[in-house]
Formats: sequence, C-alpha cells, structure tokens
Amino acid sequence: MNISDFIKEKRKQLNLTQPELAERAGVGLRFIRELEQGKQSVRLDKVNQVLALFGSEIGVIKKDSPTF
Amino acid sequence: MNISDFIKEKRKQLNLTQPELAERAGVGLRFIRELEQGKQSVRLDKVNQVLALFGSEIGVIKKDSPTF
DNA sequence: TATATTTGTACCTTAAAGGGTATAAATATG
DNA sequence: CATATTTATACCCTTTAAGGTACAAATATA
Repeated sequence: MNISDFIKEKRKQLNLTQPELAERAGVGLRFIRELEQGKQSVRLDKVNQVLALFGSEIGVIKKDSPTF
Repeated sequence: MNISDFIKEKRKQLNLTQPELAERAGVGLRFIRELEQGKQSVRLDKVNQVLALFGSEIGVIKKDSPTF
C-alpha cells in the first residue's frame, strides 16, 4: 500500500470529499488531488499534515515492508 | 528515531561524509545537510533517493510506532 | 438515462526548495 | 595545541511545489 492509496482509502472511510479533507488538513485542494494521484515530489510536512488526521505519519521502513 | 537521525546514523555506519552521500544519492550537498538537521519541508522523492542507499524507504506508520 | 456530485486537468502566480559556491564553525587527528 | 577534515551557515540563482480558480471528465444518484 502506497501513501497515495492509503490516504485515498482513509478519506473514503471517513466519508470525506477531497475539498473537505483539504480543509481539515489545512492544505490546498490541489495538493490532496496530486497526492492521491501518486505525485512523488511532494513536501514531507504537507503529507504529514494530512496523515495526522488519520493518526499516522511518515516514517522510515525497510524496503518491501508492509506500511501501516 | 526520526528520519534525520536515521540518515545521519546510517551515513556514519558507512563512513561517508555528507558530500560523499550527496554524490552517491544524486542529490545536492545542501539537501543532505538540511535533511540531517531536521528540515521538515523536504521533498519526499529526494528523501527516498537517499534512503534507497540504505535499503529503506518512506512509508506510512502509526503515530509513535518505532520506525525502521 | 438525466442530473448532481465528486474528481481530475489546465493556467497563472507566489513562495520556497534545491543546487552551487564560498566561508565560518565545529570536530577529529597528529 | 596546531592542523586537517568535516559540518554548518550565508549568499545568489533557477526550478518547481503549492495554492487559487475555472472547466472537463468521471462517478454516483435520482
């Protein structure tokens, strides 16, 4: 599970739209969209802002370890 | 263990200087420095470029989970 | 299937990340 | 303690992430 899919999935679980998630996370709508579409060159702090809503965050893992 | 410390530690283990790590990872020297100093607003893909040298990568974890 | 909602794409602007280089500070080594 | 090596800071420049808005495409709903 990659970050993009994780976020999309968690958002769905909470029945939030992209604008709602952006609002709550305090990031721009476009950021959420690009993030969910797998953009790699995103800022770490912004990603963590979003993940914080789900009780998770970015961390270092071994390659091929299951995330979360 | 946060990302900054993890990278600094791994680099030391391999007896690399910051310029050497930057060279190998294909990122700028300044990026390595800011990264090791805990800068949050770094690009995810660049971080992964560095972590790849250590056989690790960025992933989503639960808050307060031990990383790596 | 028609309509409403949600998501994705495109354009523009602004702020700042990333890079190079030079130099100062800190650390290691003899 | 003196010197060499490594790391941190400061400067400038270029690139681009992020945000806003508008519109198109896709998906859900009636």
